[in-house]
Amino acid sequence: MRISTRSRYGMRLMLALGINENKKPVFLKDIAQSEGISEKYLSQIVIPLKARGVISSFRGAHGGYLLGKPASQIRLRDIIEPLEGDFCLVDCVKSSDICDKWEECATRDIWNEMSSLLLNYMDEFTLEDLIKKHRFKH
Amino acid sequence: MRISTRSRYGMRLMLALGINENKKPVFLKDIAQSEGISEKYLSQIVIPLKARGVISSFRGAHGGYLLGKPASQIRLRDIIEPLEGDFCLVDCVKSSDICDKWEECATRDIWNEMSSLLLNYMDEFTLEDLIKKHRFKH
DNA sequence: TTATATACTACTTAATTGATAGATTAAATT
DNA sequence: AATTTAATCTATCAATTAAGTAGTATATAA
Repeated sequence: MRISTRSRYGMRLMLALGINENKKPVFLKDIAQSEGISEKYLSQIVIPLKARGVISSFRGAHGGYLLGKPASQIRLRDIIEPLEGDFCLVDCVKSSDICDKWEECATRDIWNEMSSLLLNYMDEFTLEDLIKKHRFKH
Repeated sequence: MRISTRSRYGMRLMLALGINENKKPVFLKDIAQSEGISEKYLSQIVIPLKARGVISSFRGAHGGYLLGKPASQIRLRDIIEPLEGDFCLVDCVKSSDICDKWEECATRDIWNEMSSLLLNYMDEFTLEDLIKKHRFKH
């Protein structure tokens, strides 16, 4: 069970935008190059993040990307969820129509609790925390 | 990011073996039928669980399967890990040769911590706990 | 109006998932 | 000893998903 590269690249992208001291928008080309990621692939990843509001963009010459809101208001969940699709370990956590043993199933509780562990973490941890972690390492 | 059906089926299989009051081995056929899972598919899932020691088997007529050890000594990790492969959200959590920014990468810490949350849960929670949960519901 | 960079759409390739099918082996029963 | 039973082994397959490419359209600054 692995996180998709979309989420991993997306996280690195958001960190790159977050540590951008400049108020000038950053070119995707530059992030792609410095992170060693395909620019075309990154340009697809950006879309759902923009839809979620954590990224804002500017088209045309001198365009680029900025954080859509302060890093302290961006939860990891806001980054991972749009890229990973709705985040739960099994489908029956979300809807009960899939399985006729939904009510009585003890194993569902397990997957449910494990999903919650991750969701809680992603809700509490913000991009600002990630940036601090990064600065501490550098 | 979903748990594979292998793990889900494996968990239900282990619970079925766990609530088997009889000391007689259980036929895979019967579990497959009552759980609505392909017997052939289940027979593949059983192999890595047996290798891990959480299942013991008996061939031939009146054969079948039993728990390999007391349910209290079977951690969820012993069920999920053999079926899911080594359990971590990104490869760079395990080995550092994949990425040349291993040391300095702050995002890796995120995936690392999320992986640990799940592993800790799976280490603490046992099949016995799952069985209790099941009995409570029935 | 030209250069630049984002936005959109379609396609491709490889890997993984979730099975199915059939032959083989071991043990108990007849 | 022959037969039945059920686990074990090996191979294959179809569908889906993941990961990435390619090309066009659009908006904006100079």
